[in-house]
Amino acid sequence: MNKPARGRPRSFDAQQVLGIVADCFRDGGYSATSLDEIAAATGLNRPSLYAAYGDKKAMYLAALARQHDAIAQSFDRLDAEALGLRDTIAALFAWSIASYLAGPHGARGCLAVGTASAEAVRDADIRAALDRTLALVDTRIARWFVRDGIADGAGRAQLVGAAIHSLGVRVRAGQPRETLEAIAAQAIEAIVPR
Amino acid sequence: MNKPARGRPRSFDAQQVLGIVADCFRDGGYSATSLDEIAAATGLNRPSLYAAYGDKKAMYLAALARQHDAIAQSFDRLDAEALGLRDTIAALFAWSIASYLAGPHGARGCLAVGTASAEAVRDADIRAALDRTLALVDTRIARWFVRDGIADGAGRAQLVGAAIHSLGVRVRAGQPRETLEAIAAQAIEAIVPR
DNA sequence: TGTATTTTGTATCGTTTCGCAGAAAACTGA
DNA sequence: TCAGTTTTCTGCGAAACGATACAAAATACA
Repeated sequence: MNKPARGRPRSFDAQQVLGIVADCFRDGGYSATSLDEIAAATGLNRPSLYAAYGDKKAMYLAALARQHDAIAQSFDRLDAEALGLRDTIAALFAWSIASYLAGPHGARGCLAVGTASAEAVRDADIRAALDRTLALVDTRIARWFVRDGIADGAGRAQLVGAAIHSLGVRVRAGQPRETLEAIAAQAIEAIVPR
Repeated sequence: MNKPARGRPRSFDAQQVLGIVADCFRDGGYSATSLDEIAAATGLNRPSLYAAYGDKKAMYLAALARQHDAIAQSFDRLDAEALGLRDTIAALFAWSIASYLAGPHGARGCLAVGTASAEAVRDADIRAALDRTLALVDTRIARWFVRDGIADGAGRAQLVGAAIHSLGVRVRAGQPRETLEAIAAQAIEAIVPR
């Protein structure tokens, strides 16, 4: 599987460290997060970071890609649980809120919605990565509505996605868990047919 | 009204220039927008900007406050039109989409949702300003539902607000006008009782 | 044991950034 | 015309930032 590696072995796991990098960017956003900060948080030196991921933007894009994959895996898990439509979407909201409130430094929301939005206008690569993740969420939710034969599943899925985007923004504005949970419950009531 | 002013008069209108400043921040976000950029866009020198608004963060907070006031005025206008509930909310969406797509450099979305989110976690002042604007939108929309005696007006208003937040994010991800309009129409259908 | 290869740590380079000092300019009032 | 006041402009400085060069360290292979 993995070749024994030729020279001096890495002292860290690149995937695990990428999680720390993502948390740094999630805290401060792309521009306001310095490599010194990332180096301090990961315990690595900058040359090690550069060797592992490339420059700062490549690190950020890698963090976005990592989040994208994590979201896809969460959808896979939800699919595997094979709950009813309402329960599935309730579980999606519960997972979203839990992950938005989790992390080493408290409530931080969503890396893509919360930080990529700010850079997306000027940077085409970040914009594409953001849109790709938004589309992933829309289409995976839409499958559930379509599977149940509900009219305009794609449109309803976009509304569920919209509620999730809003949760990501509201968390960063400091709104409390109860507010988020109430919005999720309201969204299910309004969007998902009984 | 205005005293004749004592010394050398300002060569610019502070409110008008603040609009240009806001557009700069809306493009690049807070951290990634330099004062040199703002100086170039406004045609002013940095010392003039500092004298008029204070430091960079004060400029940004002033831009957020300006947007806050503009939003409040738009709600006032919508109130004055005294349309029915559905038409009022449709007009709110139409105004939101129009302003998100407008501007000197094309589609840029919402200053607060699109750029303040990124800084809100680290900066308590920006976080407070963001939450204040989110709350303004929620409460002004809620009034309409309550006025019509609709059950759980505050909750429904938060869903309308959520749809607007999502439009602000999607614009910055590059999604086209048709998508935004379709989401707005779907939101009205799902959230506003007939 | 020795050579090739890769990572690590130190130290630094050049650029960009924010913010300000100080002199010149423009205006009011006497 | 002249003194007082505020703005504008040129230039600067200190700090932070991204990125890299180079030597030491650690491993595989022969």
